[in-house]
Amino acid sequence: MELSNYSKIFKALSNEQRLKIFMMIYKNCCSPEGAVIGSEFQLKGESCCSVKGGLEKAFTRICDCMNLSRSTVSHHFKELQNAGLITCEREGQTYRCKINKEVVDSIKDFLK
Amino acid sequence: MELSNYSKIFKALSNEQRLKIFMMIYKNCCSPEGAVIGSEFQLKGESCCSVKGGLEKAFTRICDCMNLSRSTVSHHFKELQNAGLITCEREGQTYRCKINKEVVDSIKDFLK
DNA sequence: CTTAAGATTCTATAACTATCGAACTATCAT
DNA sequence: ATGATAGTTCGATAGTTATAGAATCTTAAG
Repeated sequence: MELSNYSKIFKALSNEQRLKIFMMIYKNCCSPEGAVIGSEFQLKGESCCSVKGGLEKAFTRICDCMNLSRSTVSHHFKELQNAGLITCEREGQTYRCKINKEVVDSIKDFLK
Repeated sequence: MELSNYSKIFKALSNEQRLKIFMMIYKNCCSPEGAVIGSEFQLKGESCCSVKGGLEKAFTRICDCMNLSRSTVSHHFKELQNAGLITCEREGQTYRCKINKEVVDSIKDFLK
């Protein structure tokens, strides 16, 4: 991977709101098991983290528990996708997304 | 460490020029041993990487082999320092800098 | 003391980014 | 069809960032 790809990845994670979104997905905070995330990543209201249903409807839930407009959240999702960190797909009204583990691993490799 | 600290670190690495600078230090490209860095990080002219002398005069050498003004390079160094990624000190006319390994490790931990 | 070299600070500018609201598209339920 | 829900795209705006050059400060050498 080229240096510019890494800077792109880091750029995607450089905005705090976007990093928060990424961590919600990464730490699987919305997983069916209701995996707990570190308190520093806990969201206000916990409306997202306490709801069951995996990473489905991720978009809506993240809108609900962050103080951002839909268009802004949409933009952040796109940035994360452009950097290759996540992939998202819509199935009807459900928005599913998941981490691209290879890319995350490449960051760790990069810093080895 | 707080989420905002991580976004700060990622921001520091989000600029390609700055990331290049960081990698030069990180990969120890200017070490007395002349450690080789991956070709994708090789600099034009190689005037930096081929010179002996460790991380001394890092500033000047980086100015020489990157196409950036001194003030810009100074700015980038400051950003890397602010994020806690490196520490720099001047000893006379020599500018020494080194990686803050704990911070780098904390990124890896963060992505564990 | 003077000069040169190394690095910082200040100012300006052009480019980029985060954010919102409005308009739009797509899907689902009734 | 109608209305409600989910997400995207567009345009505007306020704020941030990368960069250069000029002025300044610091240290070393003559």
